[in-house]
Amino acid sequence: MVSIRTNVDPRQPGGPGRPRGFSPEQALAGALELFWHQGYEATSLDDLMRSMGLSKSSLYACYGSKHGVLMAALQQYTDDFIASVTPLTASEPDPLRAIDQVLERMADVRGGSRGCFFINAVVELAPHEPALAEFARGHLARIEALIARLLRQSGLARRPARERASAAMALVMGTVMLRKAGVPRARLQAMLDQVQLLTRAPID
Amino acid sequence: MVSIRTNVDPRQPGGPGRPRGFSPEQALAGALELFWHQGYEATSLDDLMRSMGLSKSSLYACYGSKHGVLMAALQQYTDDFIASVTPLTASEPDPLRAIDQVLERMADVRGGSRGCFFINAVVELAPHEPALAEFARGHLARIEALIARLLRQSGLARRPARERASAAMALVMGTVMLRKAGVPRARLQAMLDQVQLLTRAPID
DNA sequence: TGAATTACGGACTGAATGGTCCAGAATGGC
DNA sequence: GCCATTCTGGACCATTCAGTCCGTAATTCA
Repeated sequence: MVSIRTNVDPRQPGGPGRPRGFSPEQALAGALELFWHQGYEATSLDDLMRSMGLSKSSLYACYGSKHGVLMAALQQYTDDFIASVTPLTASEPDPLRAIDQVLERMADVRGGSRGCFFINAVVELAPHEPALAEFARGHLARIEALIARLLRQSGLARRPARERASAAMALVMGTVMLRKAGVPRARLQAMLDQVQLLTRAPID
Repeated sequence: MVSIRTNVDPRQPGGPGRPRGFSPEQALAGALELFWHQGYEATSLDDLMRSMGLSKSSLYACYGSKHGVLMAALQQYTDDFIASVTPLTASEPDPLRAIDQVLERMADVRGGSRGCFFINAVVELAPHEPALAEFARGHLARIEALIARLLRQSGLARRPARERASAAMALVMGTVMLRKAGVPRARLQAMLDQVQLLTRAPID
């Protein structure tokens, strides 16, 4: 699992010196909001400072750069997603229904036309940033593995399970992108319903 | 069909005045290349002038703005795609195999990690630009209709045909995005192979 | 050839960019 | 209370941004 280094915790809480006047996580939430809406390039440092409630020097001391803020926000976003989706796999006894819930959560991404922050970041930046691309592949692999495991629990062999899991994920991500073009909710739902052809088809 | 207005042809070829020293289409091809690689915001006017081989005043006289260049490039890109994919539906007698070819062409998008210019533009700009979003929906609808028609030709009823066509398109677009994260070719192909579950499944 | 029209290069603009730096304030340990 | 340490606001920086404008060159038509 690829992690991202920042100076979010550069000192001991009991150490000397003036303590931080802000919560790094909370500031990151503000940055996430902005990056999510506007994208990376379209977001200026002034916007960022305002939405994070930080002065420029605090921002740089904590995150190193505008890019560092983005990576930290991305880390927080993906961690939150995994954390929110993992318990679903335990609470739902039917593995196929558990998959439905996981995919539904992926597809939803808290409504609106801003789509999914992870996807946005990959599309805008991954081709030029190997580190971000590698991080993204790690996140994708975790989701794939989670779905594939559920598919195997439902009785599917190892072989088609992984491929079908990936395909289901790709389908959902496709619909997330279509939402950004304003495709109506009902049409998106109709596409998402077709995922069952992937998860429930016999091996033929 | 939504179209995009520019001054690409502001005069008659036989009219008075000095004729253009460049081909608007060829210049647009240079712009497309750059936007495709870097995205809209990350591309500066200087980059653009260089890759289009145009001076700033010629660029503005012809396309109105940086944004005008993007829209014209997008129009050309989508037109090219439709033009390249339409004949496939006529030359291949088996409609299901025709769909395979259309989707393959969508998924390929001339290799590399830059993905699909249309998708890139939608993800980066559509949420903030209703005109672009509307144009995008029009393009998507054309592709959907094309695939759905082939599905009906293969004997599928109208009802599931459209939904399955949309879902297949979404799946392919999802894999295009995954390519930007550097997911290996073989994995992408394995996902794309699953499309057949959508196009060839019985109505159940 | 002269008039009308258009294309073009490049100087110019004001604003905004990401990032650095420093002086002073705040804090904890002793 | 004093010192070391750290935080923070804002001044400052060179660069770059998208876009405007004008003088000149090129071309066609009459």
